[in-house]
Amino acid sequence: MRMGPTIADVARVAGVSRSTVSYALSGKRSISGETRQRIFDAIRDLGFTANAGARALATRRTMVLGLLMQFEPDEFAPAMLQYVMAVTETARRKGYDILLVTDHDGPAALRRITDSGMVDGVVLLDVLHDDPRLPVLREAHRPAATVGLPADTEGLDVYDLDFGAAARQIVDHLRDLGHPEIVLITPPRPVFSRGGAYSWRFRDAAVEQAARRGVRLTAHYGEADPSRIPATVGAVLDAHPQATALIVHNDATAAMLPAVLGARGVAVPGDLSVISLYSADFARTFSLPYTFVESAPGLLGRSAVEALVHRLDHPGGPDRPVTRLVAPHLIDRGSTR
Amino acid sequence: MRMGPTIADVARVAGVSRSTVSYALSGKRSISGETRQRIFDAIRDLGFTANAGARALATRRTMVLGLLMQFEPDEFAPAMLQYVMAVTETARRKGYDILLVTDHDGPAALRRITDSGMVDGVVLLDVLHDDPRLPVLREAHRPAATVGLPADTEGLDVYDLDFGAAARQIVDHLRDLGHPEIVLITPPRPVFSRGGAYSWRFRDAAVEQAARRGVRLTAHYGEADPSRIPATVGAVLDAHPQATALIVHNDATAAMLPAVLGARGVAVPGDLSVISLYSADFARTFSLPYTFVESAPGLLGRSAVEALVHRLDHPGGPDRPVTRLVAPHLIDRGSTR
DNA sequence: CTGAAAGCGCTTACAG
DNA sequence: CTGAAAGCGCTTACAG
Repeated sequence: MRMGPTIADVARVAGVSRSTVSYALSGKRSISGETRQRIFDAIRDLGFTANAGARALATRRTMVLGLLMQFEPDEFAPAMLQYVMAVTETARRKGYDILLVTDHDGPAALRRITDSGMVDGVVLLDVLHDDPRLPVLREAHRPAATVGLPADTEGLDVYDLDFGAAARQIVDHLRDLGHPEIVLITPPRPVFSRGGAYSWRFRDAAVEQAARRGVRLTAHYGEADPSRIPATVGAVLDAHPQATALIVHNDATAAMLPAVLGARGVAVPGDLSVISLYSADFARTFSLPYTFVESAPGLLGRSAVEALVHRLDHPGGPDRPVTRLVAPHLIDRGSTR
Repeated sequence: MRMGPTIADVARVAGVSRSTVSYALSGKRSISGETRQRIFDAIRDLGFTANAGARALATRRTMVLGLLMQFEPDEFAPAMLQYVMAVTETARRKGYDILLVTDHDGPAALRRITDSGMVDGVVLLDVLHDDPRLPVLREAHRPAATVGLPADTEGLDVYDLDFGAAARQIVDHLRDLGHPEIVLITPPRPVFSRGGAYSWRFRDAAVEQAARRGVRLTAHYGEADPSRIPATVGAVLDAHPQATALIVHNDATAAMLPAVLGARGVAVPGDLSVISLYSADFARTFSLPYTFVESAPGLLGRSAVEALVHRLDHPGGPDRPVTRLVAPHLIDRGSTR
């Protein structure tokens, strides 16, 4: 708790002024070789590190980004982690630290960390169609990037998977293989009702594309309660004995699917073609053998941070806020036929 | 990015001095009712929030805790999340924010956030027997709490499950049911070799207790690569045809066990008794039906933060650093017989 | 190439 | 009960 050396200590030891030390540190003006040497010797000898708070006060930059997320009981937490990893990793590479905010009251938390100047900008995860954090964000006048597509993208750098295109690609893939009837398991109903737009963007596009291509497709809500997943999947399959293909747009269901289908004695793709939507990392963690569209958490998290940092590093720059929907990429693992 | 109002603005509007506003905010001296009212009216009207950096500079307290963790490829990331949730949630409840640090170079990252005064204290997750972050921590002179038991606990508040007691309880449980031969799947070998002490604390205690109780017990390393888990579990069971009980001390293996055993046609507990070590949350997320010892990430994360905050709030207090090994608690789900 | 000084926005002894 | 002023540790125009 004892304070470390300050820039004044360095200045004294090096026999220069504080400003010279500061400039040596920032490189914002040239320092004679010999002076430079004395300064850095002193820094090393004293073990000096600039105080972040004092620097932030003087520069109005904290070099910290806020990462706002919530662990919703109906979201599959393990999948969230990949966004967190991508965001923190990219931020560090760009010289920023991450303030992790998981408060249940997202708007209040956002106001707190922006108004108090704790962060230079924020990344919002899991943005809802009509996200209550966005009005707060607009008042905060801080750069922000989101993962997830809100209704109003004004002033935000927005990154998300193109869920509509993903659904169409998946339906086309199954149609081209000749499947006449398909069952879709969507995210749990609460995800729809609270405004998780990815849920209906995928489902609605799948339904439309199926109609267009002359395929029968029925959508069913996935279970929020993991223990009910086996029964629900079973019920869905029982209800559609003619269905030869299953689309899973729900991480929790996907993670359990090998066990569930195994228990039912359903062979993939012999008895049933299966295709899903998740990340390669997710597939690896749970050894999921299914053909899937990459949900790209790494790319999305990284892009969001890079856009945010670019904006922070070029304040008042000419760049308009951007909304980028990442094109889906289907990885064929042979689970469809 | 436009700065918000400062304490000087509030003082002007309320017609008082800056110090009076500050004292009204902190409550550190009494303010007359009328003055108080004018101050809080001004605060509300202006939408004032104190600047965190300036406050930190003046008070030498940032109200931020560092959370140091790493996502090791051989750790099952979903299980880490529960510690993160417990830590952030508890910190917020105590008025602290969390700086999430996942740098691969843990010691350097720790030095950076402590020397620069970004955090008041740190929580270390997944502490190794001979953790390279600890020497840095000792030089940093900042309070710290860990989850995980290092060899040298000097100066640290340490929280961990009593893995030895857990192993003994599990072996006793199986022995009391009459199982003569038991197989144990441990964490992957790299966890042992890099010093994840929980791995051998559990294994060694299990081996000893089995010997003491006259049970045959063989330990096998779990797989770091999820895709190899089914084969490895299969090989282990094949190698011990007489074994009637399986202890799983590896999250990745536990998560896949229903699918793996299902595929082999092994009924639990009919053909095989299964008992594991994980959290109730983990069991819920993956619908694991096995009897288990609670690994208590919520309790451990919460306790670590509470100890740390207590120390920060009582600097120079009389409390000696504490090492607390949480007693295991077995939840019988009927998967042993 | 370098220094003295003001300023960032708070808190807190010191005085009254 | 309240205020003027010093100080926290930096950065950066301003001057030389």
